[in-house]
Amino acid sequence: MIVIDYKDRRPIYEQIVERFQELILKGVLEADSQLPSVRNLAMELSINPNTIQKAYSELERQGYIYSVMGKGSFIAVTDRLIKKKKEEILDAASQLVKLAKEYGVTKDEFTRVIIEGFKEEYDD
Amino acid sequence: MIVIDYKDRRPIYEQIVERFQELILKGVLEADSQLPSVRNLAMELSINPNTIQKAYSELERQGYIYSVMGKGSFIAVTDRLIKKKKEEILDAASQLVKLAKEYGVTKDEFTRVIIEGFKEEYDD
Amino acid sequence: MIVIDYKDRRPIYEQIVERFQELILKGVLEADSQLPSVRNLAMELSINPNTIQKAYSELERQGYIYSVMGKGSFIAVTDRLIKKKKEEILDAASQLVKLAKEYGVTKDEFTRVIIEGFKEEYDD
Amino acid sequence: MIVIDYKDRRPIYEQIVERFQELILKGVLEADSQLPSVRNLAMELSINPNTIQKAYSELERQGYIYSVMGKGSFIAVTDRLIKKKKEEILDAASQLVKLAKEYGVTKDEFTRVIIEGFKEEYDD
DNA sequence: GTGGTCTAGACCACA
DNA sequence: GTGGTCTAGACCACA
Repeated sequence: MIVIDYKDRRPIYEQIVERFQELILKGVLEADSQLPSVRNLAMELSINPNTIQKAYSELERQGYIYSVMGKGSFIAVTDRLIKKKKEEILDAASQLVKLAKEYGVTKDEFTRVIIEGFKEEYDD
Repeated sequence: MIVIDYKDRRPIYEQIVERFQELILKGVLEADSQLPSVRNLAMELSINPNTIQKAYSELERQGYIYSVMGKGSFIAVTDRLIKKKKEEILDAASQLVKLAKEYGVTKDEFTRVIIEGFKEEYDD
Repeated sequence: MIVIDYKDRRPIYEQIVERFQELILKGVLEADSQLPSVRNLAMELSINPNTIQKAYSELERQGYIYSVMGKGSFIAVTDRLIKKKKEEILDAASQLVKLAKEYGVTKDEFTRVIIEGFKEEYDD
Repeated sequence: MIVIDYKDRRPIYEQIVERFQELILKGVLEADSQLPSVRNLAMELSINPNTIQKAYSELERQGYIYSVMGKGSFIAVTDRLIKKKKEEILDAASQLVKLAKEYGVTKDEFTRVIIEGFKEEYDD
């Protein structure tokens, strides 16, 4: 479920954070279900527990999971997070249009790419 | 022309690279015109010359500038770079659509943002 | 009567202690009435008995309950505890004023909040 | 300037965070002035650099400082933070009033403590 | 030199 | 067992 890419320039803990965000936002991991323990995931990925700990702390800070001392870490409710993610995507789109205009990409060129992208329905 | 934002978390050399890319692609700096010397720009920005050197090396590697031993660094011809930049923007748009679909952003929501973005003609 | 909030970052035993303090101080639990046994409460809350034991020990240490060997745990007389609680609240108020002054909160701003708070008579 | 209290139950990194927050909010440390380096402060306090690093990361996350790779850590602008701190204090006051009412502390008892607190003008 | 990441391993409170 | 904190020490990119 989690794969570390050592060629990736991003730090390991960040890769773990992003992978869990994805699994959580897409509903692969259900609300209140338990994550692997810090130690177990560390063993499984052959990574230091401190690095996992750092990833989990960040996920908790961002509201993706909650940790209970002595019990474990659990998936948080995600409605709010999914909504936030959608807003981020639309913001990114808005920024990209701004950039496109600055470099002379026409509205036609741009919208063609968008429309084609939405046509391909089943690619994931 | 170049402003370093120390609160920006990106490294300084990267900020310089991006700023020059922008100035070159938008035609502010003309082809074959000379860039400030490493030393001068370092002095002007109160920055370590190593940092400027790194930025210039990166710009040369990307084809934005060329160096002439003993003479200095000069702006490269930019037609090819502008075309490449446009392609990058369209690729980014394509990737963003893919992401949008994965998180359930509808075609309507997405295109509305695009269309509105292109309406605001004169904001830069 | 007792509800554990696993998303609360405080330890479970502490949540239980505070909840009983509240129930006792507010007179919901009467003096000399018996508390549920460690085992029963543990079962009811689906919680480790050690955790309940720790909470009861803490409540006994603070004088909220007393244990009779072989019989169980009972609510202590509360007059003294209520008085102590009031003093704690007034001490906290005093500390807060000190802090307010340090950070430039004016007497007016502060007292306005207090007065408004006392106006809302029936909100619990 | 920074003193660690080993009898304090709070973690070391948290003590450091709170102490810096105080020094920054009270204006003892000016905007854009440099903090001691992670290594130096670690040496000075006889503490592991990782612990200082954790404190600085938290301060940066909260907007109290900003870190520049290769240069150091610096105090951020604090206007917004001071305002936020004041709001926190007033919120705490509001919560305390709520508690006071629940336990039968009268408005008179409460306001007397407040007024007396504001009288003592020069106690810090 | 400076911050940032990571490993290895210990100890703690809590459940 | 579980998360959280901390030490000791290494290595990296950046300035």
